[in-house]
Amino acid sequence: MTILPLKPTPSLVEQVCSRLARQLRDEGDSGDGKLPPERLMAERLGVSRTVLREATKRLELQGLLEIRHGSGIRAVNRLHKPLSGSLSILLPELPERLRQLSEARAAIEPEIARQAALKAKAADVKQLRGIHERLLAAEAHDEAVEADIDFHRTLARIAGNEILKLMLESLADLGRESRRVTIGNVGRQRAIDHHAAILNAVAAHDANAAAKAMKHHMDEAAHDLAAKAKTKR
Amino acid sequence: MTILPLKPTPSLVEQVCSRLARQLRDEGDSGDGKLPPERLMAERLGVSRTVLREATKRLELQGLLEIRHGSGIRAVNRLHKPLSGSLSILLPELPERLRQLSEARAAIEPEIARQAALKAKAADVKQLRGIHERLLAAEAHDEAVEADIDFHRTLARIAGNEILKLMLESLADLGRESRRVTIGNVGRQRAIDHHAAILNAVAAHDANAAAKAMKHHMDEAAHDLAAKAKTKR
DNA sequence: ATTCCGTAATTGGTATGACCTCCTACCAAT
DNA sequence: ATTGGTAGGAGGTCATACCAATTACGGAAT
Repeated sequence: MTILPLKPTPSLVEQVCSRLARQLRDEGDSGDGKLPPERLMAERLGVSRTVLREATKRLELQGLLEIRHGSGIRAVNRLHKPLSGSLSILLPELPERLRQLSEARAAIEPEIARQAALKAKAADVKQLRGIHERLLAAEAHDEAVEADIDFHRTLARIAGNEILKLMLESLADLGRESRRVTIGNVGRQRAIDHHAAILNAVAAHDANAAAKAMKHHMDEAAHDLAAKAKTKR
Repeated sequence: MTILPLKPTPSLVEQVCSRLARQLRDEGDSGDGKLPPERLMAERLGVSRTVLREATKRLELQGLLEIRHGSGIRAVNRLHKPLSGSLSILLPELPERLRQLSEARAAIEPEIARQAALKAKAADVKQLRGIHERLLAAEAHDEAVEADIDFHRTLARIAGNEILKLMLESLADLGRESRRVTIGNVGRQRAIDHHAAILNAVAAHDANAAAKAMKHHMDEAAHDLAAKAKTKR
């Protein structure tokens, strides 16, 4: 006879995790997203505070919760860069990591641009234009960087693929440093030109042109990065 | 006078996390990877067992550790799909998720193939051939699926980009279902042809051809998937 | 001597309760 | 109205005890 599989009892922490996660997803954005204090939640769930804490810690790592000392626990709608933690462990430090980073971005950004071109509504194009204006008008370095990040993030939203968007967010978190280089005094004008080309392609719903323009943007950024690394040496 | 910002102290859990992570990374695969029991580790680090536990739990989630009740804690080399947890929460269920999934794979797989073609050594090509043979010889459905997954995973290793590899692993975890479709009785011969084309391009170090072949592979898989979804309806 | 089984030791899992640190809001003094 | 202090709430850490799963060891049966 074949023996019964006999459910492998999930640990309490896992049970609490999945239950909270499900509840969070179902609840959605209704309410302020504030959760009861740990002690109360633990009591309601019928587990110790220890378990409840390990569960919330885990959900925080996955980007579902935001735990702030002194304040409390809040649900946060958008997932947070689940890759960045693993990556900072995986790759020792800067030189090689930046190279792989730009390679990864070069893979997904063109696809995002392509999908965005296919799906962009008039309002989306308008929003992109607004962000582009901000880049043109930016005086401080940081403003330009933020506008650049916003541009890419918005494209990801328009593309309507949560997975690609999540990946991009994860990479952007690690990539601010490299972008500081790209948008530097040297490359800023080029970045503006590239963005304009992408913008036009998206506005025209020309998917191939958008992907190509974005690819070009990525390649030049990678080139600048390599050059920078060389002069540094 | 301007007041100094005074660095924000990272929490104890974070400190323990990064310290353990660094030590694990430095140690590498030397030794059996077995760690001291929780109580001992906590004492050595000078923290409570609670903190030590929250830290190990976190590292386990990131795939650096394996915690087994009664046995102990062991280091495990390969990181685990940090995306899958977030995604299963993020996207309710199958139909739309599979579409986004194949879109994401279509973005990164060609880039992996491209890099693999550039960097493949003779031994790498040989290994790929071996895996391809397994796909040809596979009789059971599961064997074919596993060989397919292995093919892509090996390409990722050859490409030498940890970030892309990590992303692929994350997606593959969620994609077994869709691949069961792709490698089904219908698409199996095509999958073999595609793999052969990719293999040849990699062996010839023809990056563009490899990327193109992989793109084609992805597009057809997506097409099959869409067709399957339609008949299901 | 080998195999099998039960018991004990090891080790992670959970539960409490206490104390510390940080954040917020409220209130009083200026 | 602004400033500064103060009390309560809430997460962070700790120490201890007990529960549960796994492994290791030793004795009994073969």
